Formats: sequence, structure tokens, C-alpha cells
Amino acid sequence: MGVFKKVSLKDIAKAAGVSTALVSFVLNGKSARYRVNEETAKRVLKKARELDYRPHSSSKGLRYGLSKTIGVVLSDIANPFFSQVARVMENEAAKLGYTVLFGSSDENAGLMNSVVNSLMNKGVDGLVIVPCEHAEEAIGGLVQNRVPVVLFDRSIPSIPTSYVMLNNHAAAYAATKRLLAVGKKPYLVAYDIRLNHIEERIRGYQDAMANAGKSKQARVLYLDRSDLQMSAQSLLTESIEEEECDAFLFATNKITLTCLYAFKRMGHEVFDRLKLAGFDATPAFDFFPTPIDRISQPVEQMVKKALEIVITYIHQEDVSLKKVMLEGKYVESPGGAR
Amino acid sequence: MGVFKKVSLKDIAKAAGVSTALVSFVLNGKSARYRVNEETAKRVLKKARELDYRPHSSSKGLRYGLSKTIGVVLSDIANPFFSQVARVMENEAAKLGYTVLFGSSDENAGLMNSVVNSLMNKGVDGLVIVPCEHAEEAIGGLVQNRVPVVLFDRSIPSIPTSYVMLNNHAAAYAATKRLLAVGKKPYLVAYDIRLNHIEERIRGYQDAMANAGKSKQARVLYLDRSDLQMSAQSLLTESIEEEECDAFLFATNKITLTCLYAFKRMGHEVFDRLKLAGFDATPAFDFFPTPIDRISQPVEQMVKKALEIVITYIHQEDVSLKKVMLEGKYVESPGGAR
DNA sequence: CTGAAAGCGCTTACAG
DNA sequence: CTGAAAGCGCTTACAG
Repeated sequence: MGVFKKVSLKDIAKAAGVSTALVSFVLNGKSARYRVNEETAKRVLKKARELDYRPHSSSKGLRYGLSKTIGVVLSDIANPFFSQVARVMENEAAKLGYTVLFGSSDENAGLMNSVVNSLMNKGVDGLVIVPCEHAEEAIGGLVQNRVPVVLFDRSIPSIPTSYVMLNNHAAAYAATKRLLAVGKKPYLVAYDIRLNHIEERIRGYQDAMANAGKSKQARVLYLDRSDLQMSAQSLLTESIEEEECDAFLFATNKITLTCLYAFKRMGHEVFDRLKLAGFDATPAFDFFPTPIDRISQPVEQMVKKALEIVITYIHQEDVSLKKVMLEGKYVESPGGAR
Repeated sequence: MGVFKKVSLKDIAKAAGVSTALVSFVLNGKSARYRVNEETAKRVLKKARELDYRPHSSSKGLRYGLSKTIGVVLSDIANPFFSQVARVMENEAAKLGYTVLFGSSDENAGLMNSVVNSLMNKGVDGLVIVPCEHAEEAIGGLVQNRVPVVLFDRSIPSIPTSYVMLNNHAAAYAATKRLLAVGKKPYLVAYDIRLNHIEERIRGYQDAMANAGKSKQARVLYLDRSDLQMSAQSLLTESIEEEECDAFLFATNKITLTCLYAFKRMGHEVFDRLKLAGFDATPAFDFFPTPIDRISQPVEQMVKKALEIVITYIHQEDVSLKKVMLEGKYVESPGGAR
């Protein structure tokens, strides 16, 4: 075993008895432009194939400055929502001739910073970032250094950056309206976190409640991030038993899952009469005894848009700020109407 | 916006009034070896910090041949099992100073080939591959070219390669024994696919049935990969209604999920009296009305081992073949004994 | 039509 | 103690 010796342009040049420049021309389809002899071109191509030549893309990058690589910072690639995003990123980037490099921040600014640094060191041409709390400084620095960057899933209002995300306010508003329409008294379950997408989902819920004249019945449950399971358990129990709440809207798929585990422990009598809805479904939603409606995001469209934006930045074609908000879709659970 | 100009060694050299070589020495902690003047070293370090210098890792790679990058080919990074693997890979590789580049093959040899190629072109030092069906040629080629490679999750017996995977035979054997121990008549649900890990799981099931003197009752259900849902539906129904099968062992988490959807459609009366067990649990398992036992893989250990092996290959320290099989753990569903 | 040369950013013997 | 030079693999004006 050991490191395979790579076949270089020089090897082909030697084998074909020409210069490396000529090989480069031929292999890059510039034979015409440089009016390379057809015979020669064929010979070069043949040798290249024989030797199984693979262009050394980082040298290429070195030479003309770009690596055709985009760094993607997710909060956790093992989260079903983000692993789906990762997959679509991979596919769409490949279509555009780019490779993506992933990093997970775990919603932690320090980790995010080090991931961004390592990505930059790897020579990425641009970044797609799911910013976490306290990421202002790091993102601000990138923007100042004119690094092509687009935020994804969330934005940082205090910093002028392009972003692609769900119209969170509208999605939460619509979902709340649906829950109210079936005569329920819904609470929103969220985190106490300064993340734009969560805040917008909270606002959407509150506005919907207010517009229905039910401001007084509105309540947002803030799970304790250091003890999700326990805080869910106690907040949910309290809401149901003491405040007659009979519907919940969950702000993220992780929150939904946490609450489902809590409900499971409380038993059928409790959750059977609840109406539930959550962002970003996972298969688990389909098997919970009580049907769960879902707000689904147009992931493919979001990813395409984000890549499109970074790439135009990389090429410096259009440097204006792009703020893209896409609409979510409220999907009634196939589990049946309640 | 636009491409930020990178700060290079030259910039620092100019700013500090020394040669690039000296800067390189200092920044690589070789001041001592080259007995660099302490004052000079400090000045260089200071300038480097001021200019926010980031070494251009691909140039580094160019110079000394290695990129400190490992390519990881999964079948689908959006599959919960593999997204978990991806996350652990990312973390463990970082600890070892490596970056991982992911690619998904979708269990398709053609796609796998192109993913491997693109990874090689990106200059990875080695590869960790989850081989798909018909991957013999591609993997064989890599081995022949002495590319450092280790297979993951499955092996290809006909090709001498290192691998890290579950002891699939033992895991399936043990699971089947457990199902038999509670007086059940279990069937195995699998795909008709020539993948080593699936075949071993099948053998494990069959051997356990044989050893219990129940060869005649053993049956393997092969789902049709072109129509998973329908084939599951009909095979499961038939098994339960006509063959008195009352327990199922699912060969992969995707199969489990497919079957759970099928059961859901059949209704409680059907699945309530079944005993179920599957490889690689996902949260969905926890919410299916009938408890599902699980065979869990030591993912972290597997990933560490795989990385360890490729890296020793990359450094050409130990070129012997490594065949690592780790044991799975049978976990009774917390849903309760049945 | 083809080759020699420079240069991308880096490291490392080799001189001095 | 420090600098000039070569070379990793590639591309691209520039000569001829």
C-alpha cells in the first residue's frame, strides 16, 4: 500500500513527446484556440487515457486562484433536516461543478469559528453558513474581508449579508391559524435563543393569536437547552393540566422529538386529545399515535438559491445583497383529520 | 463583495523585512531547529497575526505531496445511520488533523465511481468507502493503484482490502435467538442484493434458525428495491396471514421504516401481536405503537478504527491488511417486554 | 503549430 | 542566523 504516485502533465508530455503546455491545451479543450495539430491532440488524449490522468485540482486552483470548492457550515449534519440539506447541497453543487466541504457548529460560536477557519484554510471559494447564536463577530469579519458568504436557514439582521431562509413568520402564522380554526388553544414550544428564525416563528405565532383576539391565551414555552427533556416534561404537563392548552406548535424538529418523548411518558390519555404541528418533519412524526401536522420547507429550492448566490459572488458578477425568503407548506397529517 | 485577497507568506516576509523561508520556519515551529533569532521570530509572529495569515493548505499539500484530506463515500448521507457516521467522521478526523470530504453513491456503482474520481481529483490522501453492489472493479482499481483505502460497513470478499464493519453474522444470529427465546416464529426482511453485510445478516438468521432446529420455519423476505413499499406490503401480509409468522427481524433501518409504514396501513390488530427487531434504530422506532428491539452498532469505535487504518496507510507505516469486525449490541426496546 | 518560461503559495536542502 | 533557489502541478501569455 502507500501513496499512489499521481500521473502529472509532465508524464503525459514525456509519453507523447510534447511540452506540458500543449498537453494542458489539449486536455482543457483549447486545441482549437491554440490551433493544435489534430494528430498531436489525438496522441496526447490517448496517452492521457492510458495513464489514467487525473488533473490535480488544487494545483489548478493555485494557479488561477479558485478552488471550485464551497464550505458549508451546518449546525449538526446528523440532524435530519440538515442531513437532507447536506445531501441536496452535495448534488446541486456537483451539477454546478463545485465540491462542498461540510462542518458542524453544534450551535456553538466558538466551534463555528474554528470550523469556518479550517474551511477557509482549505481554500474554499465561498461559504454557506447556518449561523448560530453569537456568530455576529465571526460573520461580520468574513463580510469585512469580502469573503463570499450567504447565510442559510437563519439571518443576522444586524449584519448586512445575503441569506436564504423560510418565511418563518408567515409559516408560523399560518400554522397557528390552522390550529385556531379547528377550535384549539395552541401554545408554541421554542427555545430561549437569540436566533432569528426562532424569533420569527414566535412572532408569527403571537401575531396570529393577536389577530384572532386571543393574545391573552397565547403562551410560548421556552425549553431549557441544558435539560431539554426535563423542561419539556414539566412545561408541557403544566400547560395541559393547569392551563387547558390542547394544541402545540413545535418550533423545530428537535423540539418536536423532545416533546414527543415527553408525551409518550405522560401516556395516551394525555396526548390523545391534543392537536400537534411542527416544523420539518421526520419519519418519527408518522408513527406517533396522535397525528402531527407539519410545516415543510422547500429545501431543494433553498439550496439551489443559496449556491447560486455564493457562486455569483465568487465570480463577482453581482455583488448586491440578496435576501431570499421562501414560503413553507402546511401539510395536514395523513394520520387523519381530528 | 468578491474574492478576498489572501495574505501570503510573501506579504508577511515583506512586512517583517525577512525572507519567506524564514517566515515559513517560524510559523511551522522550526525556529529552534534553524536557530532563528528570537527577536526576528517574534516580529514575524506579530506580523502574521496582524495580517490574519492563513496558510494556504493546498499549496502546502502541493509541496509535500499530502493534502491532509480523506474522502468518505457513503451510500446516502441523508440516511440517519450514515449521517451519524458522517458527523462522527468529521469530529474524529478533525482531532487527527484531517478534513473529510463526503460523497454519496446512492448504492449505484456508476455514481460511486464518479464520486470516487472527483474525490481523487480533489487530492484526497486516502478513502473510506461504503462499497455498493458491483463496486468490485472500482475498488479493485484503487487497490491496484495503491490508493490508501478502507471499506466501511461492508466488505468485498473477492478483493483483498482492509475493512471495518459490524460482525453481522453474530448480530443477526443473536437477534434471531432472542426472538426465538420468547417463543416467536421470526422471518427476516432483507433485499435481494449482493452486499456482504446483508448476506451475512441473512446467514446469521438462517444459522440461528437451523441451530434451533427450525430450518423449515425460516424464511427470508426479499423486498423489491424498485418498489419497496408495495413489496413490503404484500410480503408482510402474506407472511402474517398465511404463514403464521409473528416476528420480524429487519436487515437495515430503511427496511424497518418501510415495513413500519406497511404495518401502519394494516392496522393495530395486525401489528399488535408482532415482535419486531431491526438494525440501526432511528427515533421513529420509539414511537411505533409496538415496541421494536434494536441492534446498535458501535459507530464511534468503527469510525475511529477506519480513520486509524487509512492514516497508517497514508503514512505507509503498516501496509498489512486489517480486517476489523466489531460486535453489535442487542437492545431490548424500552417500550416494555412483550 | 509548438516550446520555454513565469508564477500561484509553500517548504526545504543548500549556501553563506 | 538568514537568504536565494528549486520544485510540487498547473496555466497562460509570449516567442518563435
